[in-house]
Amino acid sequence: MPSRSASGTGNALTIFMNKKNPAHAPAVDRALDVIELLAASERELSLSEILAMLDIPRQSLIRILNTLCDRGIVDRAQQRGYYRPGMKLLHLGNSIQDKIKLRSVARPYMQELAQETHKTIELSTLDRDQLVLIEQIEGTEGVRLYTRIGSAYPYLHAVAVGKIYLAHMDEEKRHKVLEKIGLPAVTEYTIVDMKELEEDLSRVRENGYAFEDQELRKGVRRVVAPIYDYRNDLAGCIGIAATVFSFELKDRERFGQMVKETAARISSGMGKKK
Amino acid sequence: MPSRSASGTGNALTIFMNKKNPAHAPAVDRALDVIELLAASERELSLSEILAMLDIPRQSLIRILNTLCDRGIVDRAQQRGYYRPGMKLLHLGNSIQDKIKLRSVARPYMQELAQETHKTIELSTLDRDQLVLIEQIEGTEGVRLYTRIGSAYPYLHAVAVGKIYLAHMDEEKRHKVLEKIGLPAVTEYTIVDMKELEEDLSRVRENGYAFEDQELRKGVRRVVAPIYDYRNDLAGCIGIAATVFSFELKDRERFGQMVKETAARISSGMGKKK
DNA sequence: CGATAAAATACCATATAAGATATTTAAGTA
DNA sequence: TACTTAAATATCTTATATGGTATTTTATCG
Repeated sequence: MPSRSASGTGNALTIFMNKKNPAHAPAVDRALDVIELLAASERELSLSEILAMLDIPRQSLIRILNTLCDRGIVDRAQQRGYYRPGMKLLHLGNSIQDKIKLRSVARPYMQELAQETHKTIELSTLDRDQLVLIEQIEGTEGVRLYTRIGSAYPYLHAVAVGKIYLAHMDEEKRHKVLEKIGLPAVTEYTIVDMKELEEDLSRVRENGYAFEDQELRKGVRRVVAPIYDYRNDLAGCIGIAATVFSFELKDRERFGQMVKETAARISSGMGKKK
Repeated sequence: MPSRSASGTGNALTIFMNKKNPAHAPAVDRALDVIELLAASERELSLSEILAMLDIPRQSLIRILNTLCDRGIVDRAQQRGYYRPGMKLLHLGNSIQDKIKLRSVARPYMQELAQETHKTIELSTLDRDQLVLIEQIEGTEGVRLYTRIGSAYPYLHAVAVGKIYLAHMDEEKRHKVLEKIGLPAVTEYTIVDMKELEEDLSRVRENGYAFEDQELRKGVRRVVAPIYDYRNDLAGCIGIAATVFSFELKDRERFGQMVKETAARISSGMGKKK
């Protein structure tokens, strides 16, 4: 995944909804800025660093940090004046009911698939027009192919998971979504032609799985299959990802069948009726 | 775990630090109240329900909800006027660096232990005087012994993990901590006598693992061993938990050795030098 | 150990966000 | 289609949280 969204937290539309929404609570917006900043940062940040990056008046920032620290959202680090994300976030993050259900149902199957293939196994879903990685089991290759759990990604056309979702939308919705983001070339392999994409989507529907060949990141391939819930709604996707060295083109169909098979079993686990 | 803390989010001290801290940002406190309320609730909540539970003026609440929704922290549900935790929380929850490191290092070993024992395997740590469950692999018994990942628990004396931490503290700190919370009887088996507890802690130091016999919940036993990081600091604990039916007293030593063994390997993975 | 720099606390005037009131929109029901 | 209920938006005044400025605390370094 390209570094520009690697920080992950970024909603693609954040750029547009610039500040100062009259129907907002400004202090809360600021607090969220602080939290996201700390979450995105690899290391702990000092008061003055935060101050420099966010243009919040010193006194207000201190008040916000006090609040967040007392609530466990943010932690004061060893060194006085340094801050980092707090454990409470872990707890809150684990309260997203339905996604968590998918995760717990899927995990054992993912584990199995990982042991069979020795590849990276990914569980993803769509949330507010963004693809989100819910769970991941890293393969033996040691390459981290995706960003961290929870990161969102807006370019549906460049990812196998996105193709699954696009293939499931009715035409109207699909066009609306694609118009909003366009078909930017993430790599030189990304599909940037609408007709070509539609053809690919037909193939997805035919095969029952989606294939992604270095379209998101050079050197990385993926196959992904849809998971359905008890009402036969698309609940998420499970996929196999690997570098071109261990995932050759001839493996495509074989891996495709494997994810399909696994996805079907997870769907059963989610209560899908046959 | 008794239901009073099952909602989990509750810092044991929340009761005391009642509202209106002058050094706080009130709007942020309110927003956090909303988030925690939604996170603790099983189902989606309507505006008026939140209103009733939190005594925030209607207009202010709407502003806060608007902010949280636009930021992805909260989601508007299908039904207009209903709210639930948003996916952004998942992402933020996965940004707690060091804990996440422990988790990713430990996971494969936990998996192994789970396959060997068919019991529930738990990874926990101490954070701000509270025990926190970081990761869990549910055993075949299907009984959920602990609350969800991220929940915090203050009664160190009633849990094997807590005993590990108590055993590692110097006397002064230990007394301070225990005084603060006391030795309340969580079940009829909970150790409520100081001398008895100290004896148990000595045993923990001797054995290298802690044992918990229905002290937190009737019918449940645990063995837990400490994990150390590269500076030989206590980084967390791994444990086996099961009901008395599948975890008999005669299994204690055998399971104890197993967690010790696994904990040692995780410690190596965390960079502990021998 | 004294000097320096940064964080945390304290105080207070004022800009501003909060909250009461009223209006519009939406959903559910008869 | 009209009726009912609740949510969302809009408007405006005042209380209040904000953000200056100054002070105290804490840590670091020569």
